[in-house]
Amino acid sequence: MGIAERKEREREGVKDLILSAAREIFLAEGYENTSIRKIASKIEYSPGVIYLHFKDKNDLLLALHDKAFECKMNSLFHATQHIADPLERLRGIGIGYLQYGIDNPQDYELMFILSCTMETLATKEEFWKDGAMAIGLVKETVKACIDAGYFRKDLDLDEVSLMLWSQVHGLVTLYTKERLNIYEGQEKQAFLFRTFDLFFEVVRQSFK
Amino acid sequence: MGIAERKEREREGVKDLILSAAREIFLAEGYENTSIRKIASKIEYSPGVIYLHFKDKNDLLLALHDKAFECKMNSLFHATQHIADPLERLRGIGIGYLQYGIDNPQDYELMFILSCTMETLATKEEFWKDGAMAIGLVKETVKACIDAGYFRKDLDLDEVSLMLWSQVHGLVTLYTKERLNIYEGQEKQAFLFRTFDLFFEVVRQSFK
DNA sequence: TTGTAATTATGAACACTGTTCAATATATTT
DNA sequence: AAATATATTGAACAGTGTTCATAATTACAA
Repeated sequence: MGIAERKEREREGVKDLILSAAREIFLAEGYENTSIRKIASKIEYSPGVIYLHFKDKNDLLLALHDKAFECKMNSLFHATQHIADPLERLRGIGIGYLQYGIDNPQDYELMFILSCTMETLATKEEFWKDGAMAIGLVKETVKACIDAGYFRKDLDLDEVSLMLWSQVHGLVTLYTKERLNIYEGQEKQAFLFRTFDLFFEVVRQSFK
Repeated sequence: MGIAERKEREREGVKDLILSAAREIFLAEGYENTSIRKIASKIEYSPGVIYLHFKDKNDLLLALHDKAFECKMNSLFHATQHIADPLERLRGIGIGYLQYGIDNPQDYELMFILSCTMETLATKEEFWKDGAMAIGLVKETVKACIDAGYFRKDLDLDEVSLMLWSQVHGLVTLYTKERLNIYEGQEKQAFLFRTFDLFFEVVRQSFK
C-alpha cells in the first residue's frame, strides 16, 4: 500500500513549506524577528502545526542551520578543490570563508555565533558534524601544505587550524557586528581582505 | 537652594539602582533573559519607572556596555602598562583580552558581539569611543614594538591591530559560543592559550 | 456505504515580552 | 491651605513561544 508513503510525502511537504517560509523570513528579518506566528501565517497554517514537525523554535532553527551548512560547504568545497597547489587552496578557503560571512550574515550567525543551535544539538546528544567537516577540510589542506613542503612538519594540526579559523571568524564577526567603524576612512571590505593577506603572508613565512 | 541638587541625587540614585539590578540579572541570566519587568520588580518599582531614566531597553543595555568597558579597560590597562618591554606588553594585552573574554562571556557579548549596542550608538550619532580607546592601546603598543626594533617599520598599524584583535576575538567567541567541541580531547582553555602562543610566535618572527 | 479508528489541524489560553500613557500620589512653592 | 510641579504607577496594547482540548479530515474495516 502506497498510502503510508504518500502520507509521508505530504508530511515532508508541509515540513519543507515551513522550512522555506522560515528561511525567507529569517534571511529578510534576522533571528530576532523570526517568529512562529509569522512563519505560520506565511504558509497559511495555524501556529500549532509547526510543533507537529519541530520540537520547538530552536529545533526549527537548527534545521535552518543544517541547510545553510549544506549550502555553504558545498560551494566552498567546489570553489577550492580544483586548486592544485595546497597553499593556494588554503588561501582560497580563507577568502571564500570571509566572502561568505560578509555576504550571508544571517546564515553565518546561525552557523557560528548563536548558542541556540549548539544547545539544541547538545540536548539531542548529537555531534556538530557540520562544523567538524568544515574544520576537517582546513586540517586536510594544512596537512597537504606540510606534505608539499610549504609548512614544517612539527606543526600541530589542531592549533594551526584553530588559528586560521579564529582569524577569519574574528574578521567576519567584527565586520558584521559593526565593530570596525572605529577604523575611520577605511573601506571596510577591502580592509578586511588586506588584513587577511597580511595574516596569510605572516603564516606562510613563519611556517616554512 | 539645595533641593534641586538633592532631587538630582535622588534621580541618580534610582538610575544607579536600576543599573546595578540590571547588571546583576544580566550577568546571572544573560542578555535574552534580562527583562524590564524583572529589573523593576527586583528594585521594587513599577516597570514604567525605567523609561524615566532610559529611552528604551537598548539604551539601558548600552549603559551596561559602558560600565563593562570602563571596568575591563581599566584592569587591562593596569595589568599591562607596567611591562616595560613592548613585545611582552603586547603579549600581555592579548592574554588579558583572552582571559577576560573567557571569564566574562556576558559582558564580552555586550561589548563585542551584540548589535543592539552599536545600533543605539548610531541613533545617538555617537562614536564608539570605548572600542576606539581599546584598539588605540593596541596600536600604541604595536608602534612601540616598531620603535623598539621588534617589528619592521613598513607595517600598517590599522592592519596589524585588526589582525591581532580579530585573532583573539575569534578565539574568545568560538570558545564561548561552544564551537570548539569538535576538537575532542582538548582541554579547551589550555588549547586556546597554546594557539595564541603559536600565533604570537608567528607574528613575532614575521614582523621582524 | 457506513461506522470506527487514526491522523492532522485548529485556535484559544497561559505566561511572558517592551512600551506607552492617563491617572494617581507625593512633594514643593505660593 | 491651595495650587503647582514632579514622581510613580499599573493597566492596556501588541507582540512572543508553547500547549492542548476540540474539531476537522482522512483511512480502513464491516
